[in-house]
Amino acid sequence: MPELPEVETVARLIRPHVSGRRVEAVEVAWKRTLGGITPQAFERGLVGRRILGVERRAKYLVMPLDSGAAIVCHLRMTGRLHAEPRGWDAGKFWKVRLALDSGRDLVFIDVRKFGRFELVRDPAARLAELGPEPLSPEFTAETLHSGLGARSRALKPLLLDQSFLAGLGNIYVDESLFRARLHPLANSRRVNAEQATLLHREIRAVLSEAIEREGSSFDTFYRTPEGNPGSFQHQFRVYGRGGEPCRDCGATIVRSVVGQRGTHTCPRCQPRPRRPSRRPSR
DNA sequence: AGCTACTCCTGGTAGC
DNA sequence: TGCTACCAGGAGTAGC
Repeated sequence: MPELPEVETVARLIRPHVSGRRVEAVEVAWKRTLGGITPQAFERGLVGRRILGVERRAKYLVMPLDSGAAIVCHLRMTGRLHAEPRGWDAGKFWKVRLALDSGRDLVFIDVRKFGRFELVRDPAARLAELGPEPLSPEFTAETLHSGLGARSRALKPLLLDQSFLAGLGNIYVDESLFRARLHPLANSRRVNAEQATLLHREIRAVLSEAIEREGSSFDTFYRTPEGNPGSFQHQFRVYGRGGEPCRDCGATIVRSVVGQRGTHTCPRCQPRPRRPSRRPSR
């Protein structure tokens, strides 16, 4: 599922085809992708407008328009964006298509229909609830430590909370926690400064390495806009490796469920901080 | 405040 | 082969 590195890859690859282009026509195949406005209003706000650029904020793609509004797109689970020559066969799952004045179409494809391709009048307001960008200078070991200490939550759900830190999803949280040797259920308030510094470093390292490898592809879904899979899945240390040996210590990677999410940990590298009280010891 | 459950979706897969 | 049941999960929301 696209997280920050995958969205960054999409932004980089479609930018040359989309930046500066004018929208000539709009087609909508699934209204709910628009997030509430009618296809008529969507079309009125887009046709004739110029797309000024392609940016990424957290897991959102933001395409500001010369009107002051912006396209705000979230790929969610299975969304894909392509900028292809007109007439390109987008298959049967395309949801929104913008004809650009370059002769290319910007096409949003989404099998599971969770994704959004919205026209937003005030993009800053729309994205105001998002927390810091993990790769920005504003995100420091100190701000992470103080943020963790200000809450009392299990680490994994907190790191998935986009208002706390914006851009991580299930895969990169599991990988970051493993590399920082922290358990997903550890209480955020108990993370000390040294652990926070390590977690901060590993979050940034995992994301940077994944961007270098154009994201992670392990099923039929995520592909770059050029149609290629990413390659960071080969670097996974725990995600999707339940039952396999830990590459660091050889212990068997455990798959569990935390906050309704599949969760992967090494029981030796990431020991639980306390015994689970609901499970009586034999 | 923080948790759990539920919703939205459907291709892929396991089991029979 | 063809059927059914279940799974994956980001984000929003409701309820406790």
